[in-house]
Amino acid sequence: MENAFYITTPIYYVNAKPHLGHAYSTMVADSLVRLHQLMGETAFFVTGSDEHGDKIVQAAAKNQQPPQEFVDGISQCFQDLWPKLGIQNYRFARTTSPTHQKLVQDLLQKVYDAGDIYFGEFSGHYCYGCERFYTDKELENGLCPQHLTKPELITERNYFFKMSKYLPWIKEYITEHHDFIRPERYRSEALGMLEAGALDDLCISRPKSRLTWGIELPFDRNYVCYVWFDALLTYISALGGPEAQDFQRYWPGEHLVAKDILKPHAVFWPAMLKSMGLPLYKHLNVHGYWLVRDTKMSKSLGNIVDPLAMKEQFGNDAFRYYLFREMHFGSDASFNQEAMIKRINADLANDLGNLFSRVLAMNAKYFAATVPSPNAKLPQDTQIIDLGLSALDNFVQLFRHIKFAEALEALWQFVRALNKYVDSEAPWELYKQKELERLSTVMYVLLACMRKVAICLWPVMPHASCTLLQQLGQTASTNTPPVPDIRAEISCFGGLQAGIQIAKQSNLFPRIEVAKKEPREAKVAKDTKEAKDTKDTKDTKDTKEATLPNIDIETFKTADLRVGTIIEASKHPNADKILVLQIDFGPLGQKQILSGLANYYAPDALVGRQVCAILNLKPRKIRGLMSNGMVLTAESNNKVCLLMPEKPSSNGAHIA
RNA sequence: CGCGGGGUAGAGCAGCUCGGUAGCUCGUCGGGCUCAUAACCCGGAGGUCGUAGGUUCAAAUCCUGCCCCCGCAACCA
Repeated sequence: MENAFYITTPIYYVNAKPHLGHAYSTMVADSLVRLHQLMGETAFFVTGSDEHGDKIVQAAAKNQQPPQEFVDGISQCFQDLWPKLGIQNYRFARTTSPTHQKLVQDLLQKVYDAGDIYFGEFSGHYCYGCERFYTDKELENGLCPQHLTKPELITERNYFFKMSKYLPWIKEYITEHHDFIRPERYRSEALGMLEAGALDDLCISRPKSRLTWGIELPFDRNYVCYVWFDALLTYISALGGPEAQDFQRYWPGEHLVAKDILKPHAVFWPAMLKSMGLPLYKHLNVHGYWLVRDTKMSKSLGNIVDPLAMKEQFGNDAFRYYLFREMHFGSDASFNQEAMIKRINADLANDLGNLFSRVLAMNAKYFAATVPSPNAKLPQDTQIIDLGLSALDNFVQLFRHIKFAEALEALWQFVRALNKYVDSEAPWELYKQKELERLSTVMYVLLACMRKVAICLWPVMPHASCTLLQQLGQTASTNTPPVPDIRAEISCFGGLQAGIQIAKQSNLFPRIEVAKKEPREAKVAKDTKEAKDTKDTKDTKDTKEATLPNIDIETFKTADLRVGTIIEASKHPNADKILVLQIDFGPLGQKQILSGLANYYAPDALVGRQVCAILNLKPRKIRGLMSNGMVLTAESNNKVCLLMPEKPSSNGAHIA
């Protein structure tokens, strides 16, 4: 069937709970599916969970659960999340499902029979603590970076996929097909990987002595499948396998990934497909990261953005809109609430929401909330209509070519033009002058244009789209496209039936008022629970700093805070951001403290300075060197500065 | 060291493929309107396009060198 659209998100690795990045990928897949439905195609996407491997076993052990129970739990978190984010039209695939496991074995056997898998030897530095191999580059002074022990050089026999055989072909394919990997930057990066010649055959197995949590190789029961032939094949097993009807219908499809898994999708997967004799996917669509405070989101930094919290605070549609509008697909983008509020107010409240509000209110007053019949059009009417039709066309073209921010910008040019049209035609003036014939035309043009805008919004903001369409007297639902084919809407004006009853008012996107300064009492009334709630998602604004619960003086006194003088400062040999400080604490002697100051201070500039430090922190090793305390700093505007006594003090002086 | 991305108005970004008027949103200043959600509409101010060269009639755009930032990458104790 020709009009079928299929896309996949990554099969998320379930060693942790879902965050903004997962949500973004999945929302993008959802919206692309919706767009294609809007173009009259049958469309759906696959998402799921990748549940095998070392890390899962480790995470499960840490949680004191058997692997299956552990992955059931996390996988459920993902499955539960999507409906809450307005996501639908998908199939959820699990790598632990029996059908998937069966298919993996069938296809592995096929590749094995074709002679593309061989049994080979592999030797490397193995750390028993980590239960993994390290490359020379990863080792620090020949030691495991985690355990600081010397890894053992062991030799292991494993199964390898003859990927190198396909590399020249892949390179040629990518070179010749310019939008196979898109945007362009990732195509160059993929070509760079292939250029480097660093790629070899792919190790696809693990001996059961080392890992049992995986799919058994069909040709050797002593081994399980490792990662690639397991996870990537989900894209096919979710369709029921190469023989299935869905596969005939939907494959080849599209893939959607974040930049971290470019290599497996750009190189490994095409090689595997080629070897299995299956057609290549159509496009690999690669997006960037959402950064928080200009750095990557990570658990250790505690800056994970929880999508559900955003939904609850701002509404799912507004949240989605912000994500689509803010990120230029492919580049990294910064997530911050202040920008989100600005964006929501400017675009959704002031431009779109207010347009609906003012037009519906006028129409209620002038025509008792029924759609008037248009009369002869003036040049300015034709102009706005033409502008609208080309905006719609641009929107659809840009959106399907994954330029979401640009697509929305194109649509908003139309929204702003409609506001301008209201001003220049001044319906209130026509009403006063009793020019009802002209007034009818103006109001009809506005309402009909607004309907088209609302239709376009369906892929991005399904609920808002429905509500707006219902206000315009249309039937609409979040899971069925509002029109059979949007291209019919682009080709001609109209589509709104005169005489029907529509809403008297609209207030879909109220402005978010940002309290400049909270009244003191209200702030005090906020208990620590709320501080905790907002902690994960708050931005860097000082005004929204979370407060910590009170502690008593005795607790404070348990910290051994002292003044000391820096005797020596040098860069950490193995860490760019860290300085190694030797600090004199007088009667307490000299101590080595490591601090992440390298970006802010030159080592030489620090020698002789007095600093404040806490000494009774548990000593910790950082990249191989011991740190016996922590230097106190103040952080503002992403800059760090040292705290020092206002007057020179004796080394070892107490701080209280 | 390497590979990749980036440096354009106070902030955030587009434009670069294919050289020819420096563009968008927010902010800011002034004006208009009164239908609307203190919103909307119009106008102004504000930019050596990181830097030094080169090619060209013409460079943000192409070429070369350099500086700075970020990611790949288990480092802000």
